[in-house]
Amino acid sequence: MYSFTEENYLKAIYKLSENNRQSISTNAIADLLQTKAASVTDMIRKLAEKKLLKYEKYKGVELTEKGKRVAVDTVRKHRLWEVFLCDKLKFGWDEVHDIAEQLEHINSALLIDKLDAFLGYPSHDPHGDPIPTKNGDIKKSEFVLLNTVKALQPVIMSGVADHSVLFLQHLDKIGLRLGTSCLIEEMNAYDGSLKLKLNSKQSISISKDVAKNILVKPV
Amino acid sequence: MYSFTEENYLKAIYKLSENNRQSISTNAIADLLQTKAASVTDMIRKLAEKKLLKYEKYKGVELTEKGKRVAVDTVRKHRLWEVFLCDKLKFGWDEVHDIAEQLEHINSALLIDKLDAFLGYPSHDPHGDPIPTKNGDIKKSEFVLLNTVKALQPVIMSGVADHSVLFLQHLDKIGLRLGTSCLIEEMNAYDGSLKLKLNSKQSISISKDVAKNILVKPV
DNA sequence: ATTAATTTTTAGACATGCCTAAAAATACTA
DNA sequence: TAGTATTTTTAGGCATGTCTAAAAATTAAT
Ligand SMILES: [Mn+2]
Ligand SMILES: [Mn+2]
Ligand SMILES: [Mn+2]
Ligand SMILES: [Mn+2]
Repeated sequence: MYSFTEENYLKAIYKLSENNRQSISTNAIADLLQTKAASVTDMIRKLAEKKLLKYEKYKGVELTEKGKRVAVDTVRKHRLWEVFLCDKLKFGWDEVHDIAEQLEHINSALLIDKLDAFLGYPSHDPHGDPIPTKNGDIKKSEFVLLNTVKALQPVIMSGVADHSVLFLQHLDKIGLRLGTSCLIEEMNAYDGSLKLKLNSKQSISISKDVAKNILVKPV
Repeated sequence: MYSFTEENYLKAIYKLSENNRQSISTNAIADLLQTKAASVTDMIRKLAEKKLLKYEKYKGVELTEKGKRVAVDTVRKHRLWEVFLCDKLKFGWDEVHDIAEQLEHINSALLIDKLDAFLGYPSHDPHGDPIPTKNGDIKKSEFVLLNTVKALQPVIMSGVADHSVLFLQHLDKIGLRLGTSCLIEEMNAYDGSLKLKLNSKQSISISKDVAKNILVKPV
């Protein structure tokens, strides 16, 4: 139906729209897709012609409902495949993104339905990101950043804000994973580092840079 | 590494080489890939440049070891994905080929290793075709066509020579599937149709056209 | 309000992969 | 063996998606 390239552009614009609620600039898209502004302008015009986004010269773009649906469907496929790779094939959460970038473009609605069922209709991917439903509904994350939580408030680690391989491997190293229960014992006023008490009674110290990229759910 | 198109050409040439042991003609490739001879000539020259096949003008092509390896790896991926779709996602054997045509181009050696392990290192795909090993070894089918088997010789249905959706659905309809034990009770000398006695004691009649597309293993 | 800096678009080109039509080579046939 | 039919290659072109360099529009700064 749509080419890999078209899906990737729509997904990128969707991702950028989640933060900025204004229209998205050519350069922002070029940055995210690691391509040139001229290429983005070319593609934008094609997508506008197909009514996948609204485009006014020099004014940036905005997805139409149609374009948003294609983007959300692609996100759904990406995240379901990530669950498959982690849960079934035993990949680490730091290894799955690049493979899912390929798998998300496989075109078969029936395949995704059956994969969804096989995985037990998961609500979140291995990084804690919500999986859109078959109908294209996606609830926005109900999680909060660990560095904004009050001391002694018990929380469950539920997602990450930084999806980089380095960050995920760092969390593996210090023993933090989704589902870990913990609370902040102490916050260092000088550098913002936190002393975390894990469910296992063990305490660890994490830097502010780590804390502000961890999403938790208060319990 | 190699484009979808390149992999598809190499796979097609490999498939044609299995029957004809001579070099493969431009037209044969065009027929199989549903494209034009001129397009085949174009692609052939590129593949020859990359040392994936040996090409002499007007003399047809032959895969090099390198090209054969790419083809066999693609076949391996295709068949493993077909096993996944049937065994895990509960697709019918008539539904999996087109999806596997897409999945076979996903590029990750680790993914295929892990998929292979997840599936229990299957030796054959849902149509009875052998799955090449990680090293690129593939044993040629040890099965024989049902219409060449002597009467009363017990056999197990083990593969199909016709992979079309229509044929596979016909087998579903008459209750024949891989693993079915049977023997030929009677062969009709006039039209070559067979009376098959199934393990369930039930007897069915199948036409010669069906019989000559069923692969069996004598027991 | 001009000028300067930045962003965005256009112009022109290139790579991949496909096509049709025509030319060249090979294979078949009388 | 000449002549015809078939196969294969070449020539030229088109669509997609990319790029660099230059022009145009917008934004920021004096
Ligand atoms: Mn991802
Ligand atoms: Mn993810
Ligand atoms: Mn197949
Ligand atoms: Mn098969």
